[in-house]
Amino acid sequence: MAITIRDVAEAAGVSTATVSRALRGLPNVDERTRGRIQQVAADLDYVISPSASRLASGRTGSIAVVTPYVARWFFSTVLSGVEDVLQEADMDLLLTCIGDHNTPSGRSPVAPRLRRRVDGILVIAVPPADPQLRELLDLDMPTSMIGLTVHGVPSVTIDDVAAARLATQHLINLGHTRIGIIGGSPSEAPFTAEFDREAGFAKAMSEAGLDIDPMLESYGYFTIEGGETAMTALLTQPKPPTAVFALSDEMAFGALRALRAHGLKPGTDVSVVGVDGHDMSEHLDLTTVVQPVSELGRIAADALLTQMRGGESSQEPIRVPTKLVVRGSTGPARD
Amino acid sequence: MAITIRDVAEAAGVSTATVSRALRGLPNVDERTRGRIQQVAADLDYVISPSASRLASGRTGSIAVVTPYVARWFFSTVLSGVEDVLQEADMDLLLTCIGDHNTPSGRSPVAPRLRRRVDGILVIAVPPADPQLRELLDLDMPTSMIGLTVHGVPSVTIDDVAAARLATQHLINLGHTRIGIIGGSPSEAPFTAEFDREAGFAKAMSEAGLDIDPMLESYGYFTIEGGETAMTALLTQPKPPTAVFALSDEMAFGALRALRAHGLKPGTDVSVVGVDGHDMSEHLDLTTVVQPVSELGRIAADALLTQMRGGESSQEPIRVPTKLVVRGSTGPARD
DNA sequence: ATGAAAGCGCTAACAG
DNA sequence: CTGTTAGCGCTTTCAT
Repeated sequence: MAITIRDVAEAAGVSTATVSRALRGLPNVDERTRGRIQQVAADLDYVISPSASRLASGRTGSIAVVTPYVARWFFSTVLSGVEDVLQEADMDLLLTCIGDHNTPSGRSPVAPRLRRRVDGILVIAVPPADPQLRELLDLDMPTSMIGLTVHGVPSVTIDDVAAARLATQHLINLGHTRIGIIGGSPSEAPFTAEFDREAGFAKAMSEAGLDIDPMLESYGYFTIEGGETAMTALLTQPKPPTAVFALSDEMAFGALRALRAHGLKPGTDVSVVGVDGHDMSEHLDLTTVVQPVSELGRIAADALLTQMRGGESSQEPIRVPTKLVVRGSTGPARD
Repeated sequence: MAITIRDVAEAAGVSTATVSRALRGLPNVDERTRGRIQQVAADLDYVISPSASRLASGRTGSIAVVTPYVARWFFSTVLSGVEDVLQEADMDLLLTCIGDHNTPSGRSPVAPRLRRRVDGILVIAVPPADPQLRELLDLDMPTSMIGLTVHGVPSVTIDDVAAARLATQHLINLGHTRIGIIGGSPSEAPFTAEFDREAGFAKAMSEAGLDIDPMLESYGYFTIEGGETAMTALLTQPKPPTAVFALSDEMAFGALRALRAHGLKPGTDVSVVGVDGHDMSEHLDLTTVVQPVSELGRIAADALLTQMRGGESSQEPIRVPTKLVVRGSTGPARD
């Protein structure tokens, strides 16, 4: 069997209670005793049993990350920021993917799987209307969210409305008036980013006194393929747009490709702007509104840890600034 | 306090042992008794305490995924396959990023963090020479690896030598003779893919009786930027290559961009081929050798579970087939 | 500053 | 088929 706390206690000539205190860095332990215990523990190659510790203390030392996708750029990038912080804090990171609510996966609900298993939950961009979200919140444990705000729950996001407005205004400033939009999906349960970015688009348009032509709205489902299909649909309109706002960079990538397939030059024939600051955007010369994605994860993880330590969690959503980066995919309207 | 197994036992009028058996689906429980217990447990909203169960049983029900990166395409895609299988098997997935051995991160070593904490380990593409790998193997627990083979440890990969050969031969078949390569890094501890793909390249070249010009070897560090820099270096040679084999799609993307920046047309002026089958490769019209990445994760996870259940684990690395997909980035050599 | 002792909630023989 | 009984290895009062 493995070395237990008793082995250490005996070898050090103290009680298990003292070993426990010493090794956890609690006060009220003579520093010489502590030193000796640490030495003995190291010599014996002692490793604490997490299960025992958890059972006795009631804390799991684990945090669940709940996300709709793990392989998509935004999500994996957020995740890397989260992982960074949690590993630093010596917390176990339990990864749980709940899939897309709009495309049911037959997976069992997450919430029950998390009960008694983690001390806190980090939710990445789950659609606010996803029933799973309610269940998670009903677990009533420390929670922090990214790319999603729920009243009373700590969260960190960009201001999606503002970001979309920024992108749209950029097109307007370039003189475009027939501006199309590539949305997420005509879903009942949109992502927050989806909902807000559409709102920002609408806002910018109306502020500029421009009409939104319903014929110039299409859906790209946040994928490259989807963006391509959507742009193609837009281009085959009787009166195609001269500029398009894509709700995400990935959809914008698809849009760029559709343009090329039609022999059109991005930024010259049709302007395209996205949101995200995807790694590839620079390389595809895409104008976009950049958000600090892994930073989002880091901040949310920090907030969660603070909350778990009993610190005051800011009830107001933390808003992280974005920045418009202009590249070749957008240019002045011709005529 | 939360409901415990005793509450259920009392409410059902049986012993805790029976509840335990009934709820875990063990045999030797009257089906009527089991039904009653399940009913009571459900009514009471009973959730087992993992810590207690783990402590008593000695099993953690968790598997660690160890990876150098979480945000990079290959790794997050593998991870999604893994997650899929583990969640299905009702195993907790502990995500641990160990960073790149070549760019030390000051993180504490992983292996100690995993002891007594998981029942098995899944390693994604850690360089074979990374000292952390040894420590993980020394943990001596069920392990399965992806994109990496160690003698005696179950693993799943593509045949990287063959994949690289396939890519290179494609260029050779197109009549190219001055063929450059964009490698990973001049590291002491290359990734398996790195080492093997370089070998496959060399093999194809020598089989065709072609020389490898040392001036046409550059390094892209598996990033887009790196690939761009590397290709730029290649293009500014006195005698630039007419075709380039990039060890990964991401580096190939960078290479394509470098070409455009130099006013060169991929597939016409210079051919570029990659390996991976990255989501974006189709959209960038990149010829590449496709590997089923998330499938790699799925297979490895399955193998690990089998191994943990005492099943015979194939000691031979599982080789997953690849396929050359020809697109516009490669074309015939112009004399 | 340290020790004794009582659990934490469950599983796993062993009986019956 | 079901119950009894020991623990699993640690934390945490409560004493001293």
